[in-house]
Amino acid sequence: MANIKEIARIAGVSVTTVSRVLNNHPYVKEDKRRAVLETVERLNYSRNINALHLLKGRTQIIGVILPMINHSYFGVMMEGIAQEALKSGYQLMVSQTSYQPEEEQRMLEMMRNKQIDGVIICSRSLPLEHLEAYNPYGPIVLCEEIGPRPMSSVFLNHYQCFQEGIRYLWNKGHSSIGYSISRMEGPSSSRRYEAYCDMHEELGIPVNPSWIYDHCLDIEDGVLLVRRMLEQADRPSALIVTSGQVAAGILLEAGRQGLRVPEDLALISFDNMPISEVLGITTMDNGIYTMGASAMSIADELIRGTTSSPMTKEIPFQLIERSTA
Amino acid sequence: MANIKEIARIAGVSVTTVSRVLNNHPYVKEDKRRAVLETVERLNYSRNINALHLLKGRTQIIGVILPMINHSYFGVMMEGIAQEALKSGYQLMVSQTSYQPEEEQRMLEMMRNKQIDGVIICSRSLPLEHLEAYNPYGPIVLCEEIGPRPMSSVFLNHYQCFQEGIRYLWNKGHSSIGYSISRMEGPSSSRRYEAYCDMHEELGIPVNPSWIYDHCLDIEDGVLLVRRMLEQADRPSALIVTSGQVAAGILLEAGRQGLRVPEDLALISFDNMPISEVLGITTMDNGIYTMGASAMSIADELIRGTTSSPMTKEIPFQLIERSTA
DNA sequence: CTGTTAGCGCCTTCAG
DNA sequence: CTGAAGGCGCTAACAG
Repeated sequence: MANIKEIARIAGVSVTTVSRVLNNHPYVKEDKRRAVLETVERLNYSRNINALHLLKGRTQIIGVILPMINHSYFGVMMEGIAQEALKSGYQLMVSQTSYQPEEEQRMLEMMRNKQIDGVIICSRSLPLEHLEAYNPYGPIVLCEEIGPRPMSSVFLNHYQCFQEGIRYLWNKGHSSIGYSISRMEGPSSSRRYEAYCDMHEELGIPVNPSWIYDHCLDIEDGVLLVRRMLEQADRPSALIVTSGQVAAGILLEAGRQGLRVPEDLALISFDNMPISEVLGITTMDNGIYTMGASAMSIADELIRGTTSSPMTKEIPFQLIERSTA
Repeated sequence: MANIKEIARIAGVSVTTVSRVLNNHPYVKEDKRRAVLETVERLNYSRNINALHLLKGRTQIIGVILPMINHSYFGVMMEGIAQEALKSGYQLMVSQTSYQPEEEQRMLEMMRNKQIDGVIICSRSLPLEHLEAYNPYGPIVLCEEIGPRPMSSVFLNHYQCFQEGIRYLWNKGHSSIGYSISRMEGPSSSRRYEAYCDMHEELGIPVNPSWIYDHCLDIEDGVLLVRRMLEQADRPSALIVTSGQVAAGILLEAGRQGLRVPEDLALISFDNMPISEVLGITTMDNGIYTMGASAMSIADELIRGTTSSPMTKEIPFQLIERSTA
């Protein structure tokens, strides 16, 4: 309610002095400082942050674009982002896009409007060229490999990661290998598909497209995957799946249908959730928490101007052997 | 970059005219309008929203306080909030608090600072009295029953809901009934505990505190619950659990341990997630999506001043019979 | 050490 | 139909 002018009037000083006290500047006589503080207290004054935003041209808010928040993959990534944001003093503005381009655009526009200082894109559907147009307005950090583009990115080498998964299964004696993904169109999915094909060529085994299961995100999708699979005449003996949740769903339904894991069906999951550890699921830890944290810290550096050119960071992955493969 | 003054200068009109065009006011000659629009286009102008925020004293942003985002219960609630926010033109600022009071407070302070117009509290650890102090700064909508307090709330009758669950199990022949919760201290947990005790008294069966399983949120917790339970000499024959995820975890581990559901262990879950449907889990649909949506719409009404006094809304629940109880 | 003053970018009376 | 001017609340030179 009250503003700085009123505080000044009542405390019998100038607005500058009030501002100085509020911002802990030195050179304010102790009695004036106390008078100000007391008035602030008495009037229950609180400063209007919007005035600051306008004045500074910055808001200390980062926008986060992700398709869905209610999914462990992005949930964990968010956790990493949030953790780092807290450390470096940013607020987060999250937009759950469901992959709707208009929603992604809306957040980008917020950056143009100076409502947010930068954007982290966990997953997108807008084309890269389109994003680039927003480059002048603030840093854009993508969580994917984007090649030689003038934007920052934090990424996992999906190709290598997937290759290693397949090789591991092959070494365990599997030659009928399938996998699940969350959506066919995503950039990481195509990278995986390449790895899948290349590895099969290298190992001299045929690729079977009907062993690629789309739309797998959560437990229920794992359950449904098993049901789908059991209807197939020709079935894979091993699967690489999208997440610990999906793996759990598979395990659950496999149990009900009398499929033994890993004897009848081997499983590698692609993240390292608590559930994977509890259930002993062999996992490719793809460091998504780190990915989120790195994205945020890059955004911070870019905003603070420590670095001006786009930054790139590859996140390491690691296979954790447990008992499902 | 460019501001309204520059547009005015270049287009050869006054700032007022520019503002009028930008806000679709009538009474602007067509040629001036066009000149402005063209300049806006050419300079790639975009207005600074912070100036508006300052001027209007409102931001069209709602703060959402929730302990964790990466959990289906709050995920679904968020979905409801987000859906409604989109409809009424609000942005959302989410704070993942992990139940840390300082984080909750931080968001409340943002309201005081005029950074957000209102707050929706999905779950909290700050005491109600404390929240009330922020009443003058904007509407606070809680997602719980708060009794006669000057704040708005959307809630489920946990007592009745739980009672009905127990009665259902009792009618199915169970007299050893346990349940899981997410955290012992929460207000809804105490309501459930009351219902649990009262029902047991009514039915003349003894209460067994060791059948109350704390910290159950996700699949892995369901798995661990079964392991914990199997170590107990005296075991419940039926469980009411926190979520579809927990139920799935129980089902999974029960299968591995040779426990049949519902013969050896009956199950009711407390929400209605996709997983519950896919797995045929008997569920108490507690309408959390609706809860989120209602909370947002109440916040909107309060902000727009349609209503000034706090509002209260009870969300209905409904038992969905499937095959686990 | 302290106060005056000029904006940050925009909208909105109030006079033409 | 259009423009000048004031002000939203705050900070940061710039003078004392």
